[in-house]
Amino acid sequence: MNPFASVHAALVALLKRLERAGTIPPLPDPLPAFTVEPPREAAHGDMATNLALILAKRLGTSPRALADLLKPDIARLPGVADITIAGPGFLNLRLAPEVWREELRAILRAGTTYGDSDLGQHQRVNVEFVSANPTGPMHAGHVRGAVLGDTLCALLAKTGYDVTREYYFNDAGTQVDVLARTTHLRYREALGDDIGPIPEGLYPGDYLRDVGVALAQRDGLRWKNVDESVWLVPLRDFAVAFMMAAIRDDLRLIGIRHDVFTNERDLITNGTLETAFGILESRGLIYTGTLPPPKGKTMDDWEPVPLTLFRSSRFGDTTDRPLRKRDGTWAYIMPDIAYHYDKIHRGFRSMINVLGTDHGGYLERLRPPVAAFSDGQAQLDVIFNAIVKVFKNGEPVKLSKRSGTLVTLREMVEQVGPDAVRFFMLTRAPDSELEFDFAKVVEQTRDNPAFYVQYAHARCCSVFRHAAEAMPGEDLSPEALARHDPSPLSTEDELALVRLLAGWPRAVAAAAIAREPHRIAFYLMDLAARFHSLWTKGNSDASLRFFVPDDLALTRARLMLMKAVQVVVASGLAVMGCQPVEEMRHAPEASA
RNA sequence: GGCCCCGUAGCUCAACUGGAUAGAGCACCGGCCUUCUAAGCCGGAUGUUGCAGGUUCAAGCCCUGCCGGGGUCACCA
Repeated sequence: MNPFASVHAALVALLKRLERAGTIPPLPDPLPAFTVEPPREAAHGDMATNLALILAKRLGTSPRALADLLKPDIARLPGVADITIAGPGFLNLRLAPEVWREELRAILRAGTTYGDSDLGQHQRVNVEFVSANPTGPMHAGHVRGAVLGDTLCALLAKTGYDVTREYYFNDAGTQVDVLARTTHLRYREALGDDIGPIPEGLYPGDYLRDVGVALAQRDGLRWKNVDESVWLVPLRDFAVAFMMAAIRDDLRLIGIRHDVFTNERDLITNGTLETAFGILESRGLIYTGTLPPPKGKTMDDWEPVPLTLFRSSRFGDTTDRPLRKRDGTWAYIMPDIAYHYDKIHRGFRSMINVLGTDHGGYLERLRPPVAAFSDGQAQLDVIFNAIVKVFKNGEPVKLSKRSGTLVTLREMVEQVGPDAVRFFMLTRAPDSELEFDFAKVVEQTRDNPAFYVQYAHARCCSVFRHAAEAMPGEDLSPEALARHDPSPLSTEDELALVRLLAGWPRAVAAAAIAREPHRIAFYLMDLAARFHSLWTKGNSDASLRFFVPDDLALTRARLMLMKAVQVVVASGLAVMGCQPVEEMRHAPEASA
């Protein structure tokens, strides 16, 4: 248990003890959540708790009075070196340096599993992300959601959840028919026909040429001069399979693999859709009725028409929702509803979807059926991510699906590498717009957080390369280092760095609970900054360098710190899906 | 017009889900290599958190109403 968690636990135990002894009135049950966290101001101590502020009113006293009452007992807790009451009733603690130094051993022994927890208690979570339809390659617009979803999964897995990475795609609507028709055109092109410009209503992008070529190679002239009614279905299936394979390949470029792929057509053919509808019907949630026109919006083409409706307003929706169109065929949300029924049926009680902000109404439409299918037991959450604006040479790149111009994931990875792509996608909160500037992402300066963090890791590795040379026979493995004595670490800078490292488990847990993977990136940037600062201090004062030739004990202690930084950075990068680099290479431009 | 998201330093963004004096980077100015990678570091100042109320020990964060920006808006996928 890291110091923050153990102090929290000790405080809870102390409160219970005082309650039993009658020193304080009976505690509320459950105990309200209080924090034990590093204060914003370092001068306030190592950690601060708002315990007294949270509990005072419930115990019929004032925060200051409660703090005064608790202070002597807290001061006697093991490891507590100093305690002060500040502001309205904060309790600021300072721990003995040994407590922090000891945490270095825990880090070295845990390696990149440091920060793991059982927060999730093996609860199964289904995370659906990317879910692009198979009508084109992965492009810049998909990448953010992909990285966000994948990193969230890593975060949840690290905190003890049983995570399923899932991809859902529509392969039954008119979109895939358009795909089939475009494929036929590209197929004829591959066979030598002059197809001219792509007609309106078909997909204009060049990327579908490959599908046509592949089809021509496999089937030759078979579909060339036959009627659409003959080729539509086989070409559709061929194109969907081809595109999905391409999408998987693209995602693999940035290390993403989904555990489960679910598609709309299967849900229809295997009866899931009918089953889901039948359940809603059997619960009296389906009726035929006429909806009022949308509020506030004047629609010229609106006319009252009786439709098959789902009573979603019973579950908090603003209106009931049509599940069939006027011609009796399924409305477009019905497959999505069936899909969520399927997830619940597979046993998931926690589902997270990662979607673009343009899917704003999605959650309100799907929560009602989820509640209906699970009797309110299943939880559906959506993480909305804002758009990515791509810049090349300082100019915004216009992305247009209509004209078929797009920046592909493959192009991004080829130009800047998978790690930089992933890291950059996590440098903003999900609902904040993000600029992806090719020039900036490859820059090797402080300006580039991906570089900056990698550089810190590389510098740690550099120290160990030198240590191996200068200390022949010295065992530099983490296990061996963990057996050394960390007490020579005594400067405030060193201890501050240790405290920051000890905050890693907190950072992981907080990011997982908030479902905000970007916090990991910010933690690493903070850690890197502190590390670089310490490093450079060795420039002006040789006694502060990590490798001190005439002081073996100090060197060993500092190597412990070095290794711990390396481990935590590597651990963070692992969550983000980035490889830690051991040595930095100059960019071609930089050496020119 | 209804619903959702956003509005924080000149710019780009954070702020550990209600905590203390709201923080970083960029840009600007000035310093630091006989040295484990100067690809870096140190110092210098910047705020009515869009506006107005409310809730409480405490509000950038929660509530209400405005202003401004974006998204979305039966039976389309």
